[in-house]
Amino acid sequence: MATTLHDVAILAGVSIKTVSNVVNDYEHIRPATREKVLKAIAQLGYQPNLSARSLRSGRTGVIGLALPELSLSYFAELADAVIRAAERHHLVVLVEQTGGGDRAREIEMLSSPRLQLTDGLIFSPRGMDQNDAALLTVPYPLVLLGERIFGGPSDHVTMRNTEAAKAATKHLIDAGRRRIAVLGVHEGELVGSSSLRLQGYREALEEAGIDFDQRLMAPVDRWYRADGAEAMRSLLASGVQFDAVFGFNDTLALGAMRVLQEAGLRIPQDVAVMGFDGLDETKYSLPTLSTVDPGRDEIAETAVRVLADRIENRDAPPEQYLTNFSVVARESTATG
Amino acid sequence: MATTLHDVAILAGVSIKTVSNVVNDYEHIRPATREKVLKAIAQLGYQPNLSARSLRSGRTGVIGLALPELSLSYFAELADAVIRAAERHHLVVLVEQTGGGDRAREIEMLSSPRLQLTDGLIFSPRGMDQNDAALLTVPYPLVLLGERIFGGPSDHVTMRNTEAAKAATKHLIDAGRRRIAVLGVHEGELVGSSSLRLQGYREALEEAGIDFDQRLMAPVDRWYRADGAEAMRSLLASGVQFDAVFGFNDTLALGAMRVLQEAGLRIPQDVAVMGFDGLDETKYSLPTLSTVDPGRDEIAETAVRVLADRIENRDAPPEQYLTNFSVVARESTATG
DNA sequence: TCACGAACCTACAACGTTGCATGCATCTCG
DNA sequence: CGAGATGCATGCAACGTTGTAGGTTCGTGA
Repeated sequence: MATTLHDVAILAGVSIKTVSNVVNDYEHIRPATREKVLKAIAQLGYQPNLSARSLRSGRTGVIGLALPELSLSYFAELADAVIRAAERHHLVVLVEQTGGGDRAREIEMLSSPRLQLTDGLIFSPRGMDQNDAALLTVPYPLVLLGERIFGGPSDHVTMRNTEAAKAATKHLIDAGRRRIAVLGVHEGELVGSSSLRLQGYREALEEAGIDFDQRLMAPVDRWYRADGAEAMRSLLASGVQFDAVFGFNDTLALGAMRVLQEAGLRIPQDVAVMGFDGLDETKYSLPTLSTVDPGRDEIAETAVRVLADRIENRDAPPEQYLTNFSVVARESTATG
Repeated sequence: MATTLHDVAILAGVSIKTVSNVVNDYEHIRPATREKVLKAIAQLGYQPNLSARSLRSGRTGVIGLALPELSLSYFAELADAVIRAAERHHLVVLVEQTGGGDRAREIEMLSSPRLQLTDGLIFSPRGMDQNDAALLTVPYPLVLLGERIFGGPSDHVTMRNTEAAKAATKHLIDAGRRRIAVLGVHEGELVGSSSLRLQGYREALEEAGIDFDQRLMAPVDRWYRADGAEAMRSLLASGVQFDAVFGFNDTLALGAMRVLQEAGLRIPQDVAVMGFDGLDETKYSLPTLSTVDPGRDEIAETAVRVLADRIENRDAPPEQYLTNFSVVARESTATG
């Protein structure tokens, strides 16, 4: 049914291989021949069969993107950026969802036969952790995203969590705040976004000569909006005084804002609020939310570029890439 | 490098075809043989080469999903649902973004060679319109989503726009509102979400014996949050009286809510607000936003099922599928 | 004029899989 | 007990492409 090189070859009166050469921009082809072939291609509406090409060449031109769930804005925006970046590298993206932190499913996904269609994978884990680093030894190019696993066997693209959290905290301190509550602390965690960001927070306090107060820490397992709301409620109930809140992600901060407003507190006059992630949504909340932009486009572009390089050259040693962040000041931390 | 049927066959001491039969669950295989083969497969970690399989069988097990942009929550949530549904049908999803309503890009996408990797496409246009219906005649299975094109040559899954908008309007009327402003009107549009929803609005008014007032219509081209905000500003500036706002999507409604609150109006006491789309986010706004849930999971499941059927049987005539909606009442339209 | 290399084109053999036809052994039933 | 059916396994060919090697033509310099 679909036309093949063979059909084009017959129509153009050349060999199959010559048509293939034209399609692949081989240089030594007489202009007359090329034109003849191109005309036949146009006439028949020929499109190369990518399955056959893959079988022959071992490349599919497809990369996988495995992330928890697209319904979380952070991952949706990440996927958007990755797909755009992939397009610039002439790659298409097959998106897999691993669910909200299901470790077993993530591990299963890493050896899924579905990946056969793929030249490599960009993987953003949410359930696996540092102890699972060895499981990232897979027989295909892999680029790891996020802060759950460091020092694994694959390339890794991540943001400067500690520095960024430090800058965010400093932004609050510069706005005159001294009692800064923190949402999203994972108690006992040694590696991961939470502990890295907490470290940044502490460094900023220390530099400013502010004492760390354990009572300002709001532990939460998950980082959804409901968790931010709940953490804020218990913080308010505890009676501890604070003049600012630093949410370890935007979603936590937005959930907290809602509770603060319901409680009649004014943002930023009574409590300044700072998020983390640079979600699009933070531009539209009331008040608009100050946040840290982790450089999502840069993360996506880097991840795709590194993966594409890795597909070309599997032997190079794995590297870690850090992206640039920026503090975005908005209404929720405005002064005066 | 990767193991093939051939390797497994040698290890198991059977023919290649027998291994293939085991892999494909062919029924007439002696248990002993099957076991021998399975053991060899496990030992070698054999995974079928999907490119070769596709080449031979003409199926890739991949479906395409083309939508404007994942960074819009509506599409992110749709993609999430489609990927989940596809998984149930043993299909994986290749996501393509066509950008925010770029007609030329959408048309180009429909004949992109990238689709060669795909058994069919689920397509949600945003730039193409009714006049482009003929362009949907493509040589592969296609399922159309949305309300921009009706009566095209392909299967079509869409929601009951008019009925849903009518129900939403009735919900506001039942809450005692009579001056219901509308955000998102596309002037002069004959087919599309906007005109269908407007029609539902008018039907509800008529049934309730309320006169239609052109001054309550806020025309906007795009349906982003900023447009909702802008529309609301001009509505307020116009001085026209209203006690409710119906946003033709949630994003418009959320943008409008922000402006209303900045203007010191209370929701729902002064103005009730109703959205449309059932975005996750509407659960978390302040106040929570009443909306119409278009049955996203049902849309996704139907689209995937119809596409899968269409892949099996290309000759059946195209059909239109309508999903069930529900009105979700929340704080923004609460009474009393 | 001839030798030689470059430019251009082609034939052939894979890549790994599955559909089809076929072969052999075993079973079923009149 | 023979004929046909059934269960199980196999070999071959083909899906459409590209890498390799080789063939032909042409231009150039000796």
